[in-house]
Amino acid sequence: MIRLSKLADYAFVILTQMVSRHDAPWAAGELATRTALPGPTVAKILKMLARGNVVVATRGATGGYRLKLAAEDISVIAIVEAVDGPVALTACVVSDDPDCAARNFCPMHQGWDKINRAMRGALTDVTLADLVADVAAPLPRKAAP
Amino acid sequence: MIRLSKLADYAFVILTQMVSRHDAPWAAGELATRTALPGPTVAKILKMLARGNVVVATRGATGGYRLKLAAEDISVIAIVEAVDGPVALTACVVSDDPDCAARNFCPMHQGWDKINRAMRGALTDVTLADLVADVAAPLPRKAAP
DNA sequence: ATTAAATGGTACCAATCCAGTGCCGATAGA
DNA sequence: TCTATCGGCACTGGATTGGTACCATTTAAT
Repeated sequence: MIRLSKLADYAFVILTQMVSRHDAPWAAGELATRTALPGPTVAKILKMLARGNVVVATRGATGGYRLKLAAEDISVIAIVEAVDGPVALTACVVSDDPDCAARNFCPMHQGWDKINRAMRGALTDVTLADLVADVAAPLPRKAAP
Repeated sequence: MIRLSKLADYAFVILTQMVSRHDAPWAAGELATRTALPGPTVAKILKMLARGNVVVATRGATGGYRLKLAAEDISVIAIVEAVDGPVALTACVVSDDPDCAARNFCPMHQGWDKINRAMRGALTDVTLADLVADVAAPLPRKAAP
């Protein structure tokens, strides 16, 4: 299974919570309580999201974190890249890794580029708002029990 | 970085080698020598590919592995799924995981489904032949030094 | 000015996951 | 019958990552 890291998973839980209030910043501890996630871990993720320009931080007392943009303007790829780093299925495509030339059969870049582009495109098209909307509206998967 | 496992990476190296001969099966040891990969690891990967119906095995002396289909009929997703399991960015989308219902904010399936579909589509569109072609033709990335 | 509450950064520990190996049984040709 | 090959486990070592702790910095309130 190709999956997101746990931290990225948590990031979506945290951000989904943050969407529910805009007027005041969220303290890390507050979000930890609301999401039932470990406090230090939440703090760590928020730091990553701040570095990735997904949220903005206000320091000092009464400070905290706020979404930098509206939920519909935050793409999933921005979130994933902030936490997990560049999105690509192969390492050598990202930058001009000098090691790459040494690896056997590595010049398969073209095909992988196509794959990576499609993947990035998919992550770019979906926004945080899309995910939150699904949470708000109960799923039509099955009739409610 | 979201990346393929090493084993999946190796699988492409091995399969690329296999494309170069069709008349006789490849013994696992032979492929290990040609690819300069550890023998037992190559054997392990070939077993996975056989279980995933990417290659067919012939047992007994003079046996070995053959591609099940022509290179242009083997999609990248078949290879990746044989080695790494189902392709999806989130665990709970794959099957009806009972744990899923318990996780906070998990019902974000719809948005993730869109992402997962796009990802699977990209992997389905590219074939082993596409990757091999890139190996055969030198890259036009830079003028040869 | 001082204190309290919050983020920023770094370093460190622990646990999980995965690559890699080895073994034994099954199969098929010589 | 013997040998070479695949099939399926189970086991181990190491790398990655999740999680924690600590201290510096910033800012509002007292």
